[in-house]
Formats: sequence, structure tokens, C-alpha cells
Amino acid sequence: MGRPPFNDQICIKKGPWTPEEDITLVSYVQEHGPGNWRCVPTNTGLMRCSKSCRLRWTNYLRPGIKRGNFTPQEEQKIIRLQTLLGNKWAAIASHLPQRTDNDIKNFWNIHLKKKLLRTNMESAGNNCRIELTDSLSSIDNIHSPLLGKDSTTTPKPTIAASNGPSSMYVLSTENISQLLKTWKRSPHDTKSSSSSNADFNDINKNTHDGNKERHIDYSHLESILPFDPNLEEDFSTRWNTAELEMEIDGVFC
DNA sequence: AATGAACACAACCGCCATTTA
DNA sequence: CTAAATGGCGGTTGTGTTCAT
Repeated sequence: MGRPPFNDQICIKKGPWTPEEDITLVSYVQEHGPGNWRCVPTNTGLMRCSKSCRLRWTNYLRPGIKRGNFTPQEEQKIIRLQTLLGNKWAAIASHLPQRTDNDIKNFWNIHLKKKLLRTNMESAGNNCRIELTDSLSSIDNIHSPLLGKDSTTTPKPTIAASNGPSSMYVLSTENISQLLKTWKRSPHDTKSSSSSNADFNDINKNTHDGNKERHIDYSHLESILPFDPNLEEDFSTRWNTAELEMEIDGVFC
């Protein structure tokens, strides 16, 4: 009974994705669209499990993803949504279409959790009525709506942009298109993996120059992705609309 | 200049709900 | 209806980079 076994175990490669793998995946999704991930390793020859392919696409390769520093507005929104929803990162991410749940989760764990704890401790130092929390996990409890905690105790966050991202291997859709150009010149380079990685490191180095802000220019990707370049603008527009603000404010107020 | 600590983030793991044969 | 695959999600980890000493 049940479904026939699907051997996903043969696709066992793990670790960081290579540019070649990314291109393969992007090309496949371009042709077939996202979804039916169980077929992806078989049809593409990628030695990755379907889960890994889906994750790579949704968290990294999908068009419309905004990378780099979170804006103060985004930060405020995340804090407020986390207060309301708890650690429902996917739900929170649905209010920030350009951000992935993984990114938001990382941002929360790295920046906001600490910031809130610090603010909380300062409050405790200034006001004896507030009990000092002694662990980072307590921050989650403080903000858990299900516990019915008084939201007025939620510390007001200070706005501070995080520092620039590291220059470790980071892939953007812009990088994919650039790599495609390089790749076309020497598609069968036997040292493709290592050399391509080097190329990508160079690309990222260049991308991270100046203010270190990672900017994704999707215009280069039009030829390989069914992506509307206006999408990012659309997200930005939607982001700024009073409608969306009211949608969220309505929940909080 | 060297080195250890802290930071940042991509990727993996495990669990659960849904889908499918 | 059953059981296994699949997809989705949240938590955690591994590792490269940056910063401080």
C-alpha cells in the first residue's frame, strides 16, 4: 500500500552550492517553474536531495529576494510581527515579500534578540519593577503572544543598521548572470568548480565594494528567468503603501 | 602581524501536515 | 483507508569573515 518508494537517498551531496549547480537549478526552474521538487534531482542530474533544491531556490535563487542590511522600517515591522505571531518566521516573511524566512530568522537571532535583551536589561537597571531576564530564550517568551504577556512591557527597540555583510561566498541572481557569461566562454573547463568559485569570489568582492550593500540587478537575468524586473519595485511600492501598514497596524492596535 | 573572539549567514536537521498511490 | 513520500517550517550548526587585542 501507499506510494512507491522514491529513492532520494542517492542524491547525497551536501555543503555549499557551486555556481554550476545554481545555474542548473535556475535553468530548470526557468523551464518548469518552481514546484515538483522531487523530480528536480532526477531531471537536472543534481546530486542534491529535492529538499535541498527547494531550499536553495526559496532562500537564495528566487527572484525578488532583497539581500543586505535590514532597514529600520523592516526591523520595526519584524519586531512587531514577532510580538504578534511569535517565531512564525514564514508568516512574518509573508509581510516582507522581499525577505526570506531564513533571513528574518537569522536577523532576529543575531541582532534583534540581543538588542531586545540589552534594552530589557537597561530597563531593569533603571526600573526595579521590571524583572531582569537571565537568558536569551526569555526574550522569546516575553514576545510570545500566546502567553498573553503585557505588550506594554515590550522594550522599544533602538534603530541601528547592522554592519555590512561578510564577503564570504554569496550568490545573487546578478552573479548567476555574470557567471553565465564567463561560463559560456569556457563551458567545459575541467577546473570549472574551483575556478568558478574563484570567479564568484571576485564578483562578490566587486559587488561588496563601496558601501558594501549587496545590490541585485535583475536586468541581467531577464534572458534566463521568467522574472518581471518591475517586481522588486512592486514589492517596494506595496511595502510603502498605507494599505499594508494599516493591515499590520490593524492587527496590533 | 598574529591570533582568538565575535559576528554573519548559508545550509542542514528533524518534525509535522498534507498529498498521493 | 492506509502508509509512505513530499513540502514546509522552525531550530540549530558549520564555517568564512571581521574585529579587537
